[in-house]
Amino acid sequence: MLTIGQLADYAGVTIKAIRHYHERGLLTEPDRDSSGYRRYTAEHAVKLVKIRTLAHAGVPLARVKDLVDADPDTLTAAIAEVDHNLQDRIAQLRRTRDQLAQLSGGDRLFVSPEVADYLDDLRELGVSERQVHLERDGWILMQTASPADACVWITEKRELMSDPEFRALYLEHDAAYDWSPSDPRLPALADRTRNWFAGHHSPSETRPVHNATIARLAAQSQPGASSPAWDRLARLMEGSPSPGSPGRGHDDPGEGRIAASSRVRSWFCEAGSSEV
Amino acid sequence: MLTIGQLADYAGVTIKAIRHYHERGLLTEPDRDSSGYRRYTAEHAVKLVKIRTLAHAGVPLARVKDLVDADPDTLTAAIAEVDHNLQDRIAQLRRTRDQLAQLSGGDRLFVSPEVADYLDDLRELGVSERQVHLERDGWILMQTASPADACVWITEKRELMSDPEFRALYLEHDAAYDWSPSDPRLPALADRTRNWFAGHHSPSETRPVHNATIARLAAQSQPGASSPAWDRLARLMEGSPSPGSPGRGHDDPGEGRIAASSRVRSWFCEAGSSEV
DNA sequence: CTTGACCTTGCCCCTGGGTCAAGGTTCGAC
DNA sequence: GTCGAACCTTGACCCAGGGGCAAGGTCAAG
Repeated sequence: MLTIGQLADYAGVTIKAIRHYHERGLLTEPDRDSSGYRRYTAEHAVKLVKIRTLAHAGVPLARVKDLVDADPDTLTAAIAEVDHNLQDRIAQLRRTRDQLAQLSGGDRLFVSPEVADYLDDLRELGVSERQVHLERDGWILMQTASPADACVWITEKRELMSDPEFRALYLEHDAAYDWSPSDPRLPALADRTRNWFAGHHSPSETRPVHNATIARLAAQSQPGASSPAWDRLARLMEGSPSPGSPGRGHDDPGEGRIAASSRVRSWFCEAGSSEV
Repeated sequence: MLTIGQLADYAGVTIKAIRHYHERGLLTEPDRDSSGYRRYTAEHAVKLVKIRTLAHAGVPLARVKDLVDADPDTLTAAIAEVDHNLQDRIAQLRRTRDQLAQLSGGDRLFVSPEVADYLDDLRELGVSERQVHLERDGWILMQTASPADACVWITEKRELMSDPEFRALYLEHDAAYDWSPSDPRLPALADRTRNWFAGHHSPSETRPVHNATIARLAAQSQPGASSPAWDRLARLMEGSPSPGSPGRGHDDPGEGRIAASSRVRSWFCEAGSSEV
């Protein structure tokens, strides 16, 4: 006859766990000896090992209680199911391991693969870390708020980036962040930007629903995501166009200048807009 | 700006988990909007994914709290360690899977491999399931109470079982369980058994400490592990030897007949003794 | 006879959330 | 303009134990 400590060592569980199983009715309380100690038999040991094995496999104790007394067929079926769960959990842990490895690496854990590739392209292009960070955060917000729209939009933006002219404009906007607000290059940049946008309709702009999404997302600003030079740039683009590049007929009357500037800005910096 | 539900979906955690992280101080509480709803930024999303990855890897939240703000070197070192733990847990789960598979099978989960082999040998020999079960339970008790002694003893018993004469005696004892107590074969069996034991000293019997262990283990009886025929057999072996095989000089004066019978019985059925 | 290891019961707190309850908010549809 | 669904809020209890403490009884060996 075994004491509780011997039984616990045999089954590889703690004394506390055994008493817990008694309370739950999983393991019948054995007879006590003259001093009140529990005295266990081999039957208890066998049952406890079964309980331990199922409990270790993650089966809730309430279910273990039913299973240890169940007929062999029920048990076999249950074991098959539990084994499946176990396999799933192993696969899950492996996935967690992979994610863990990426944790100290790049941004792939936070954005979709497409966006991650795009961010890598930006870095390769020589875009500043600050700007890449701003883009990343913008895409996180977009993906979170509307994954479907974000998916469409990242495709468009990557196509846009294949245009050398747009790339140059993007890089200059990036550089302009640190310029003085009175820098003489700002009006010229604003002009060139407006001209470029005047000549390029993005596919998504033809869909009102998309514009609505953009407008809502543009409102999801982060504080501190701008600079004096960028603010000046925004004001310049809201103002009248330069004499050398007159307004084009395509201007939608329903689209105000502020919205246009916001939209432009969103092309360069996803979450950089501070308007509404 | 994200609501708690959007953030939860993005990170693949529950709303409850996020609030839990707030309570623990892992994730700073964001500002509330006019209605008291929490409104999250991309910074929160990034941090939450980090927290989720570590928490999923089994890192205690108290430690996660330190890690998410730690410097890259500390983080890298910690990740390596966590990854090790993860591998261990995967190995552990695999072991649990193996054990689960054996749960509906044989006895290998409850006794050492040597004993399991021995039990298989018994079955192959044609020993009854009842007897095998009795043996199994006896070995469980022995292994639990004194693994070292059980290891020595199982070796001896397997050697004993290689003797054809002993095997025959063992099988007849097994069969005798169901005999009538007045069966005429019983006295003859008792005689042959006594004669066999008189001619065979087992190595362990020369060691007093071992005898003490055996005596203590023999006391660990299970109720109902006997039968009228076996009880008669025990009495017969306690009585005077048959005329044809007189007592031998080896009889230890300090060892009474009852103890001798108990010892004999223990050779045939580990936990079958009901004395002491 | 003492000492240390082991046993008894009962209690409360910790983890990492899940679940339920009871109520306030927002948003789209009619 | 109002309705319902879906969302948010806090609070409290549950699971499957682990850990610790109290306050004491028991056992075996020196």
